[in-house]
Amino acid sequence: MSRTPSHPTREQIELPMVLDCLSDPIRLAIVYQLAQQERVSSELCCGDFNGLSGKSNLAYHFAKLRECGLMLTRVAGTNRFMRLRREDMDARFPGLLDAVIKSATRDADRLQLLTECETVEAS
Amino acid sequence: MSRTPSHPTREQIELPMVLDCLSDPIRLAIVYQLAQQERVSSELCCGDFNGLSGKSNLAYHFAKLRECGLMLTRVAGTNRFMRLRREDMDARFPGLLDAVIKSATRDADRLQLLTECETVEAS
DNA sequence: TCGATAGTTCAATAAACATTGAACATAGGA
DNA sequence: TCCTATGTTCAATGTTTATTGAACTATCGA
Repeated sequence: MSRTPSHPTREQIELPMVLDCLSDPIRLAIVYQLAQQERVSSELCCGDFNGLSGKSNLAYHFAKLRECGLMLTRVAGTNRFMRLRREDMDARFPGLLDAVIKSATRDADRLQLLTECETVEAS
Repeated sequence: MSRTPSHPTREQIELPMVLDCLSDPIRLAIVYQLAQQERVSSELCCGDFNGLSGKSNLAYHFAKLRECGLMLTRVAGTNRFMRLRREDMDARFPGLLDAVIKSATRDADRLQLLTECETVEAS
């Protein structure tokens, strides 16, 4: 548990893996919340997502998001801070992340995504 | 095998199902080829994809693409003609299909997608 | 040093998925 | 009518996936 986990390089990021990652409701909700934080240029840590599932299940999904190149994990003390790899995504797949997040926002109700306010309340 | 299969209405189309459909290499290749045909406003039938996999496996993937709302099947004689549900996709998820297809085009080599010429040759 | 907190890893389970071949259905042409 | 071409459906297979709880590791603060 010691050190910052490995991430793929930009060129190693594969479209099918990214789409598969985004197709899971829990991972989509994670990405959605990370995208909200992006706008205030701050990060979230694992605990901020406790509302979505249990700790070990979240760790599983975080690993998938890391491995496919969608997000980056930075270790600080006992916390792991996470953010989207926005620049890499936009470079590899221009417009994709924006389209997904915009679509998710429009469908927030049926996807049961937490709004920004609810996220803040939960934390 | 009698009649044209059922498709979801525009409003029934769900983002996670669409992303999951697009995350499979074979289905992505199918969507990619359908997008090429779109430009010359024509359709493709099942046999045009025989290079991708066996018949029964393709039928399985076609069904998934239909059920998630990505494409439409029209029965004509012993053939099934297929096309993307472009307007429905653009209405529900603006920019998403374009971003995916553009990204797939850029990665055509590593995704082993057939080019337009190769598609024509194969048929 | 002790305890609490934050998060990961592992093993087990059930469900979903992709792939195959065989059997089937339908339509069109000889 | 029979044969062929086109595609679907079904059952069987092995693989991957998501989820759970328990055990573990590491860090921080008292």
